[in-house]
This record gives sequence, structure tokens and C-alpha cells, in this order.
Amino acid sequence: MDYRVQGNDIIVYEPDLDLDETLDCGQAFRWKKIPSDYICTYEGAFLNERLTVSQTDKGSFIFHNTDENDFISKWINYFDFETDYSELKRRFSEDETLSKACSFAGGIRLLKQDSWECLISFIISQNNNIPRIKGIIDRLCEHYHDKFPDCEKLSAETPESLSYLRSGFRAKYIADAAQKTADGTISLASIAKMPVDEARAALKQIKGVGPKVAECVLLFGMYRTEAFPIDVWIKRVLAEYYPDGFPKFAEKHAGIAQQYLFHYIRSISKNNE
DNA sequence: CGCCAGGACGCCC
DNA sequence: GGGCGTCATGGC
Repeated sequence: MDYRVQGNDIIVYEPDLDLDETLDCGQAFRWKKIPSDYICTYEGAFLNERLTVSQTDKGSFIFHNTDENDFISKWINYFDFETDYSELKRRFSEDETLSKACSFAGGIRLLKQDSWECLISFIISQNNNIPRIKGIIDRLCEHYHDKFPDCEKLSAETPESLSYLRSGFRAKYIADAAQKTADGTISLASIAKMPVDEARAALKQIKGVGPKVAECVLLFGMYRTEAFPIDVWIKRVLAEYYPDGFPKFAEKHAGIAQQYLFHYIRSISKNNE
């Protein structure tokens, strides 16, 4: 990654980033595509630090109204710019299916999201579709003046008071997660440092957090790249292409490989409709 | 209208 | 330990 300051913007060069693939692939739900004269422009936030970012060409980006300090302290980390995804993809490409997945959507990067926001987001994601997940999270943030509520604020809610979300049976899970996080029953900061199996077990103490959601929180909210969320799509990939198990050499970054595979298998399915 | 969605829970055997 | 119905809501 290379960047330079231009007026109030930061101009970024990073061949291994595509905004559509990264911001709209189902790992984060608060990025919104807005009309622009560029290839695409998104508005979103990390920890309520808002950002507008455009893709101007293949590998070229504008981080709007951002100074160098913010870029270095927030966005380099969030977009995982310090990791060499070219190198990762080279290694993944030893495997035939992964190689296809990487060349299909090689602009995906793992976003280093906030663990608390991730926890709530993926509790909401269960047995749900992406447009509706976004809608529920929209209503949640709108309710708190366009900010994602922290656990203290959410712990004041009850499943009934959350009815405006129209999140269905998930409301009681949100309330439980907020309560346990706010009163210290679970500490996401501690869980993030635990050995991965211990962390899994700790997350699953929260109602509505099973294997899939726990894995998503580990991967997307705690940058545990060995975490490997298995949903219906990845189940299909495993059954079809990896009947003898997922390749060992990709184990430490299985979660990142999973992102490429998820996008790939869904695109194949769409083309066959 | 019925089917499905980045699942988890409770209950059954 | 695995199998299955159920859970709200809305897109399609």
C-alpha cells in the first residue's frame, strides 16, 4: 500500500483492494454505496469514526476528508493495509479451487472490525438475509443518532423495547449479549486474547451465539484469521471441493480464504439461476 | 402463495 | 452425539 496527502484527502494505491468486493461481501453491514462519478463510493464507520471512500480506478482510492493522523491511526488498521494480500493469495493459489476464488474476487480484504459491533451484527445475521440484516442494523444506529450503541446503552433495553428493530426472535439474544457484556460476565477484550478454543467457548455462553456466530466474531471482530465460519454456502464448498478436508497450508489464514470462497461459490450459484 | 436467508435452541432418541 | 421442528421477519 502506498498513499499521499492531497488537500483534505488521502490518495491510496493498493492493488489488492476492491471496494465493492470488500465492503459489500457480508462481513460488514454499515457501509452504504452512494452515487458518485467514481467507480464507486461508500459511506460508513469504524467505531463511529465516519468515512467516505471512493474507488477511482483499479487499485486507486480516495479517502475523503481524512488527515494523515486519522488515516494512520484508524484506516490502515481497519483495512488491514499492513498485511500483504498478494502473498496470501499466492499461497492460497496452490489449491485449485482457492486459486479460482482468488482470481474471481481478489479485491477482498478482511476488515478489522470492532468486536462488540461484530457480536451484535452476527447475532442479528442468524437465519437472516443480508439486506434485512442491514435494515435492522440501520434502525439500531438510527435509534442512537447514527451511532452504533455501546453495550451500556443497549443493556438498558429489553426484548420488548427493541421491538422497533423488527429483529424477531433475535431481540432477546441482543439483550442478553448487552447485559453480559455490560455487567462484565463476559469481556470481549479478554476473549480476544484467549486461545481460540477457549475464546469459542466463552462467546457461546451468550444466548444466540452458536458455532457460526462465534466464529464470525473471532474472525471479523478479533482478527483471528484461523477462525473459519461455516454457513450453508461454505458447507457446499466443503462438500463439493474439499471432501477430504480443507488444505492444511491455509489453516492459519483459513478465515481469509473463506472470504474468497464465500464470494466465489455465491457468484457461481447466481450465474446458474 | 411458499421458500429461503452468513443459525441457534430445545427436545427427542 | 446427531436429527428435527421451531423461532420472527421480509425479500423474492
